[in-house]
Amino acid sequence: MPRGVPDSRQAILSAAAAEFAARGFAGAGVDRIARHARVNKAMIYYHFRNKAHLYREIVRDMFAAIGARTGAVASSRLAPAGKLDGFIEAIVAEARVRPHLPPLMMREAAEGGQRLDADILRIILGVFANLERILDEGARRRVFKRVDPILMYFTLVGPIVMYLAGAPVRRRIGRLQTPIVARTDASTLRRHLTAFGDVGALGDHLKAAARRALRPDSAARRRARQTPGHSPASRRHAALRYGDQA
Amino acid sequence: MPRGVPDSRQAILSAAAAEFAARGFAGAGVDRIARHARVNKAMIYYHFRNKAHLYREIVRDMFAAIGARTGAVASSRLAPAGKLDGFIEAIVAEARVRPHLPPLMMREAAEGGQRLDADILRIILGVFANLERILDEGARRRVFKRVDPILMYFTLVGPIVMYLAGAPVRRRIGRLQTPIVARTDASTLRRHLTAFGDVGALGDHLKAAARRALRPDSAARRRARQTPGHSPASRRHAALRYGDQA
DNA sequence: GTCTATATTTTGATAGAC
DNA sequence: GTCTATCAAAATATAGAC
Repeated sequence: MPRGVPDSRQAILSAAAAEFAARGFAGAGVDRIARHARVNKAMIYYHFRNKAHLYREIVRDMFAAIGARTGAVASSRLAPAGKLDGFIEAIVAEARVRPHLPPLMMREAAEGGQRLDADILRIILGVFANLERILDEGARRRVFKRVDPILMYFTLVGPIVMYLAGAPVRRRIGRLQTPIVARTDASTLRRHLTAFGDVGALGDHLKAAARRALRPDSAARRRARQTPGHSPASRRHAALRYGDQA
Repeated sequence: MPRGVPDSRQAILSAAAAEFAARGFAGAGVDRIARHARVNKAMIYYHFRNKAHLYREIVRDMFAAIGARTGAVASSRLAPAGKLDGFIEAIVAEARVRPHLPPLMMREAAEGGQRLDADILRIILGVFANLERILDEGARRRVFKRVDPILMYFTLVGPIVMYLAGAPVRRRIGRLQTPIVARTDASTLRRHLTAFGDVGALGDHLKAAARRALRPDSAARRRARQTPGHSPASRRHAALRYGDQA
């Protein structure tokens, strides 16, 4: 197939991602997907067994891309703090490249993973594991506090996807003809309400928050200075210690 | 109508909330709602004009409840840090009382607010404003750093709803028959993966993270000690200052 | 690989009796 | 307020020609 000219299969995938993101699995129409992809409806059933298979392929691609990016970060040679920034950037970057990622991800979470197969679940597990590697390395080196990696995952990813997916709602609210609630600085709220999907500010905000959340408490920092745990050789000593939270 | 025996209208609302949360607006079936509410389908059209009106009523109730709780916190006499904790507790508590809140909220955000009327949008705006009041008071008293209130809203609410709504997916992943990715402490990840919806830990984690995120930088703290801004009388002096971030 | 035509089911909604 | 019966539209999926 010629370069640059997307084949029908790819066209279907793009159109379907938009449709699933906008209307959810049940709400998505195969007819509409075909129309937007400028492809005959029968082609969808030719390339994919049915609507559920098409959906799975899209969700798999999405998480595979996130897994690849975050995996590269986790395996990089950056310091833990840099890897953490990288993890956040990976999610943000992926959401920029695929505008349908945030709504799709939220919808899929709400769906409870009903339509995901073991393959996709393993890919998602890999994303968790990538963050866990980063957090664990930081904790072993005593530069991060120990935290629940799953909780941390949602603390990072939740704001990103909700903030980006929520842009249309915020836009509607910003257009409201309402004297904003008294007592509050109306212009301030309105200003932030209309800063739609400023991914840069979002990323910076989250990176700063994550660094602070993971900073060891002063007592632990003192301990770390006494027992030098920064050298790779001594890492395994700390590997089994867990539950050091404030 | 007799106490304790829910009338048909309430039964419909309950069943519909579950149905919309589980399948989304398009996926929800009026027939299924009627069946689960043990009510004749025609009753739905008697009490509510149509599916969209029923949906709106549910979403309105949900945000109204959040608005009421967070409003009470914002108007309380707690110190800013206590109000911030209270805001987080309000969202968590509301999600506990209404198990369908997290998926419903995520689905609605993904929907882009298409089906919301000005009334509901104003209610949501009120929730934003409640947080803004708390943050602004803290900033005026120099106990909080200035941050974008909308960004902060999603930083708090995003993790809560995504973590809670994501419980079923995590459960599926936890049941996977897979030698978890090598190099990682498998048992650690699995343990956290199977701690489903531990709202207590979630709340504590977020409260700690929020406090750290909002802690003024040391330079600002020094300034605050020099110019006593804690007394109510001097609050208005700081009211207009904005943009004090690190 | 692409298209037309069509089978089959499901679904939102209403009319009208009680 | 409650229920039965039913309509009309939409949606998934397939058969089969080219």
